[in-house]
Amino acid sequence: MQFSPPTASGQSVSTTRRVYEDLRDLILTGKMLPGAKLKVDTLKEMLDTGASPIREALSLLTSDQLVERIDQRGFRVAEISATQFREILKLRCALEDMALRESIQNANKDWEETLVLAHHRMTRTARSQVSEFERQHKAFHMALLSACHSPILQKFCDRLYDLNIRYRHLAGRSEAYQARDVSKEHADILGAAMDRDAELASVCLIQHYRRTGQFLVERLEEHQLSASTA
Amino acid sequence: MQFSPPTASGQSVSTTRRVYEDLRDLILTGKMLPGAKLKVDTLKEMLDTGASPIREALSLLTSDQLVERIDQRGFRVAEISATQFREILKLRCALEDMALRESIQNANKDWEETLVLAHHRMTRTARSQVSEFERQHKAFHMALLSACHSPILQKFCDRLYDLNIRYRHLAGRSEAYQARDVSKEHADILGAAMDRDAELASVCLIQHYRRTGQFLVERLEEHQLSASTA
DNA sequence: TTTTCACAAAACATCGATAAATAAAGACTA
DNA sequence: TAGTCTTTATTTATCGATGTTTTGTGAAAA
Repeated sequence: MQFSPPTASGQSVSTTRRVYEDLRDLILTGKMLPGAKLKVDTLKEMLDTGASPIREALSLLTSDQLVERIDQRGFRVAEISATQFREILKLRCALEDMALRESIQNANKDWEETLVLAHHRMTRTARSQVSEFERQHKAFHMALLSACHSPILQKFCDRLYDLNIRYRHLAGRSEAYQARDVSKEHADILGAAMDRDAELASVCLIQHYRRTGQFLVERLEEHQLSASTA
Repeated sequence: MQFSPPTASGQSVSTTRRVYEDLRDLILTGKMLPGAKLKVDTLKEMLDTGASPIREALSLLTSDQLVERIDQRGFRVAEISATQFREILKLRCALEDMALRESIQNANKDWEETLVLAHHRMTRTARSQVSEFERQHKAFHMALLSACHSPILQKFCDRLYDLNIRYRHLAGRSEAYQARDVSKEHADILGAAMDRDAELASVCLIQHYRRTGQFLVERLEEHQLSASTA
């Protein structure tokens, strides 16, 4: 396997960072199932590196709630549950609502431009280019919150976004999801934000999340997605 | 220096955990100043261990926002600012309000008992026993939120609590702080929570935080507390 | 057949050493 | 004297190896 090519900027990145990003990607996209054992030796081989960067990366992922560590018993991919998914959804609605309103309150030209650009890039990326689209999608959602002047809150939202996307990947693509006019939902959020209509923007955003959440809860409750039960 | 004696339960804890806790304590109590360089070699000697546990612990602290890491340039104690303090205060009020209301909504006998016990222990610990009192104080505040059925939210509150306590330590003990009847404030919060009066409990709690915050902002704005400027 | 124990294999946590990178010190030039 | 280049010294990041703990396996006893 070959991961993370050297960054375009040419700067050599630390192995730890590379490993962290690769592992996070594997977990978020569901390539590593919940509950799966993360053996240091296996990962060493897979990512072609020593034990130290692996363990450091796993420690970071632990704080992201993507990996669970049990003293003297190693690391495993964090478990999932319908209960946790509902918790994430609820928190996302509460925190992003807060951040979005503040963002709109502090709105300025720079923010508008960043936002329009992020939206444009997302719409220009084909849905078939899954990982690239996901990147742009996240960038758009984070751009919405970027003017809220609260780095910690943004960080919390970023975390929750990642936790959520993991569930989305694990649940698999649903036809119902495709049927929805997600593009219009995004456009509506953008429109409301540009109009500085905090109320409307918040409603649109939360609707957007709730709709997606709807399907996922249903799918999660029927399927049992875990490496420990497999 | 001697830290973290073997736990009472006799179980040997991993070095990483011990180091993590010791370092966190040093940072939270202000014994390590913001901006201070965290050299692995120095810490190795100080904590009497190898590089791996140190680096893993520092990685964990990075995710807690207590340590900053710069690729290829090591770790340093996270900087502080009056701006960040205000952000923390604001977030704490918002998130704990949310958690407390949910906690009260789910209130049951178990929770009541935990809460009364935590409060009792806190009042029975002399203010002179600083570190023990701090432990009980945190336990009481976390107990208030413990019935909210949202582990992630609780974790966020826990983080913010720690970030906040760091500012409290760095600002030093203020006479004005002592003058306030903090015990009464705690008792009021407890009372309202026991009465299942979410509205009142929330008001009391937020008042409690805002009052403490008031002094700290003032002190922070006059003093410049950082190792990099010293 | 099930349980318990002892042993073997695997995996974890940690150490000591080394290569790569950064920062500091000194020498040279303008 | 200030600025830049080169050399030296720290410091970081990473590897490979080792002692310990946990887990898995199979034989003996119930």
